[in-house]
Formats: sequence, structure tokens, C-alpha cells
Amino acid sequence: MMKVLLIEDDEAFRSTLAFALKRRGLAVIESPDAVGALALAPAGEAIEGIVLDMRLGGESGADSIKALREHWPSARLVILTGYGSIPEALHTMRLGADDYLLKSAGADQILEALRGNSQGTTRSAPAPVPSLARLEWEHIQRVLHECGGNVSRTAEVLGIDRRTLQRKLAKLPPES
Amino acid sequence: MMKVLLIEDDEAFRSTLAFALKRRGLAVIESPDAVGALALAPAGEAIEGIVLDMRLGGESGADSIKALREHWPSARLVILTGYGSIPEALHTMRLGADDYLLKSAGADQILEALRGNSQGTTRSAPAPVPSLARLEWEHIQRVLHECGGNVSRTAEVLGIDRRTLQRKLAKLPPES
DNA sequence: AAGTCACTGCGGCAAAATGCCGCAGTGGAT
DNA sequence: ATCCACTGCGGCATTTTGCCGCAGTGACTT
Repeated sequence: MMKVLLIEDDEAFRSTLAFALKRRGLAVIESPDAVGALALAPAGEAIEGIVLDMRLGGESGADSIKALREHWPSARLVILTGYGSIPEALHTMRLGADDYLLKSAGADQILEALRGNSQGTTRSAPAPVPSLARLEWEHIQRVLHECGGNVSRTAEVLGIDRRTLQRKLAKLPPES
Repeated sequence: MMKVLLIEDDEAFRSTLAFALKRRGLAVIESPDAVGALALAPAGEAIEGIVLDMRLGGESGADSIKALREHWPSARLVILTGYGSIPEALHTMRLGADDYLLKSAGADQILEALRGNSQGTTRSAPAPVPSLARLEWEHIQRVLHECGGNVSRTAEVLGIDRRTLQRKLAKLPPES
């Protein structure tokens, strides 16, 4: 039974993911922040995997990577982020992360990453080239989640009218 | 004088970049493909940096990474790609790349990457969160370039009407 | 308890964008 | 010369968007 640490401040998302991982046979220890996680699990405890959110309340997430790495040198360290970027992904890898996923990834993908099979996310995807509609939809979902579901704020950030956002959300997502 | 290898099949882009790097004091050896590059530069030659395009005509680019790594173990290996993704970036890093940049990056950024200062690309970028219009514009530019400027094909790939694409292109880009 | 404030969901309507024709021109290949 | 793919552009019906406004809700204050 693989024992993993789930560090994520969004409570709803955390418990959902924790449940999904547990039902897949993992022992999950939850924590809303990294410092708490370090205290929560004694150093001797055999943590095999860590899921770390990049945007914890005040902490930068990246700062936590090194500390977590030192604490559990042999654990798989998977970064989870709502709105990610390539430079940030590379940066975390250099800091010692083993993988870097978006929150839009499903529990299965996270599980694979924890087990070290990054192929699931890395596999032969030569050039999907998302359609414009697809790209737009994904971006909206990302920002929406990042704004905690606040439609007004999301619309403002995206630079579109609130009404328009609502209408877009009412429609079903583009299949691809 | 740093000697670098530029492997890129888009001739216009390659010569432009080569010129930009040369004027910055680098010795640039150009090649349209990886196998040619291996032949072009004798194994003894002290190559210090490699810039590798991910989408060479037939080759996958990723396949070339290992060969290039073996040939010049100590060279900085920087991946350049038109349309990149986070999983692909991580994959190339695991294969032995040192950095991964989009073609939209400027010569200065590429230079920094070759020198090992990935901070330039990785620096404090907390969350730009592009507007919808901005995101759309960038994606269009990327795909357009990838289609070699073919408007009809680009429109098809993006899933929009050709006329609409033309109209979008006629407008000036969103400032932010 | 009444009041304030930020959000949401929705209707309406003019303005703008889009899809979907078609047509002329151009440059390359046969 | 002929075919073919692409481009630029006009027109037009349809859809989408921006920009109001209004009512309802829940949290928080006075």
C-alpha cells in the first residue's frame, strides 16, 4: 500500500482527489500546506509519493520543493497546478520535482505519475494542435477554477463580458 | 568563442536565428537535420551548445536527442519548438535536454539558455493569465507558422472558417 | 431587523463577428 | 494551355457579443 502526501489548499479539490486516490488503493495523508505536511508526517515515516499544489495560499509552492525533497529523498514528487506554464514546469523539475501536471489531469493520470509512469502524460502525442474552440474552453476552465468559481472575476480576467462568459459556460464543451 | 550547432529545418527561421546568434558572438554551425549535424561536425570538435528544433521534416526531434547527447555529452542541449506542451517539455528533459523554449522566444533568451541561465525564461512569472483574445492570437500565430503560412490549412486545423481567419489576421493583435 | 454589498441568472437589443456561399487573380505543376 | 490549390474580398443570413437593466440570494454590518 503506497503511502502518499497530498498538499493542497483548496479543500474541496483536495478531499475529492484524496478520495479518488484512496479508492485506488493508496494511503493518503492530507495537508493544506507544506510546513504542516512536514510536521504531520514524522521523518521516519516511509512516504513514497508527494502531490504538491503550486499555488498554496501564501507559499510559493516552489519554495517547498527543496524542503520536501530533503525530508523524503526517495519519494516521488509530483507537482499539481491549476494554471501552469512550460518555464515553470522546467523550473520545478530542476528543483527536484519528478513530474508536473495540470489540475485538469484526472486521478488516473496523477496515480501514474506517482508510480513513475509519466508515459501516460508524455506518451506519443506528436501534435494534437487544439482547435480554437477547444483551446478557449480549456483556458476558461482553468481560469474559472483559479478564481474559485467566481464568474464575474473570471470574465474580467479573461477580458470578456460576464454575460458572454455565462453563455459560453452554458454551452457544452467542444468535443475536440 | 562559443561554438554551437543549430539544427532547424525551416530555412528562413534558421538563417535568421543563426545571424542573430552570430552577431552576439557565437560560432554557429547550421544543419537542417540531426543526422546531417552528426556528420557535419567531427566528433572531436568541441561543440558547447546545440539548438534543436522539435519538428524536423520527418524526424521526431525527440529521437535525435539521445544521439546528440552521446555525441557531445557536455554540450548544452536546448530544444526549440513552435507549438510546445508541458508533457513534451518534461519528456525532452528526461531524454537529456537542458532547456525547452518556444520559437516565440527571442535570440537573447536562446542565448541565455545556451549559457545555462534558464532564469531568463523561468524568472518570476507568477501568473500572467492571458486574456482570451491574447491567447487566441498567440495560438493562431503559432499554428499559422506551423502550417508554413498556409491560411486555408491553418483555418481547417483551428476549426474555423477560412474567411474568419483572414478577418482575424487583418486586425491588429491585442496589446495584451 | 433592516441595510449594504458582491454575485448570479436572465431578458432584450443594437452592433459586431461568423459561417457560407461565390468570383477573380496568381503561381506552380502537368 | 490546362488544371489545381491558394488567396483576397464581397455579400448576406445567422449567431454571438457587448451593454445595459432587474430580481433574487447569501454574507456581513449597523
